[in-house]
Amino acid sequence: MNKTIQREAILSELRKMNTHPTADELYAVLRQKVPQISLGTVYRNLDDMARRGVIRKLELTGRQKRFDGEAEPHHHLRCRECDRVVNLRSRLLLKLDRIFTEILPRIECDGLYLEWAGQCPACRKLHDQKKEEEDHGREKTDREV
Amino acid sequence: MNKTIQREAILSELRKMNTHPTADELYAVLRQKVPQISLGTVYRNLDDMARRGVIRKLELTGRQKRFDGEAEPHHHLRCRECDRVVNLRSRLLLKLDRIFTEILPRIECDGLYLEWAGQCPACRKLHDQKKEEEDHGREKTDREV
DNA sequence: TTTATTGCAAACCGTTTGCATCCTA
DNA sequence: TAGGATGCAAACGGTTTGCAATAAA
Repeated sequence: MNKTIQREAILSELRKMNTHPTADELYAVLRQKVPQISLGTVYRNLDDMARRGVIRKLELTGRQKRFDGEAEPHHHLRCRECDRVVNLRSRLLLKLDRIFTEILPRIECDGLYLEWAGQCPACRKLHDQKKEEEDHGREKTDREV
Repeated sequence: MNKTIQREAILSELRKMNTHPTADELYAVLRQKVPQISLGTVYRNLDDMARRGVIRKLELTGRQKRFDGEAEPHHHLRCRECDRVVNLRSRLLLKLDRIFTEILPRIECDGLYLEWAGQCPACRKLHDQKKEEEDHGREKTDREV
């Protein structure tokens, strides 16, 4: 595994993004830094790095695979509206992970793939705004978050 | 949604199978009963029925989608060796489902996709046999399950 | 007779691959 | 200078779609 400009750019750009990009989204960004890079190279390197555990390939719901520069396991939410994937962090989920660790051997499994479903913060905000506009007749109220 | 021979055959054949077939696996079986059926029809109907909640589309790991005649949620194990998907039932998993129900609203999610990973019973058996053959020099022992 | 559904084949789209060229060690 | 990595373009495989023909209500 030689050191190449392409390989380094792929990893560093992916690490800068927190959007869990698809291969072609990452490719679009990369072309601005390494114009001659090809999509094949992006795919080859992403696969390699995922196999080595340097990055993570998210292959759950949806037609396109998504890639995550953060290799340590953590939870993801897929937005039902815009299909974006965002990270989820919560004490509840840490607790859940402990339960998984306990259950896995007892049901003779060695791993699991899990994806949460719902609304991402951006879509939630949009939705809330829209609702507020619809309520324009009534008096405006502050909203708790 | 008219009643057609194709639609009925698709549902009834899927319900007979416990293998969570891919569209083309189901298509192969269907052609023996309804020779003129086309793959497009199979896809269209599977999608329809999944959207109506009559069956379930499993869209997690793996390139091909798999379909499940049983619509009620239950747990699946994907075999790391043969890629088969088998059902998992266990009191532990019922307990886990209760935890999910409790957690979901608290992390503002409305659903989840979960797939367990491991070895299916068939591959495990094969593996055990192979191991036993390798141990042919030693005395044979009964094995607990 | 109107509308839904089918079969067929082509299109689609994300991903993989073969190969000649180029680069890195 | 040998082996690995790249760019390009074609192939691949699963799925979707347009359309004319057919079947159901």
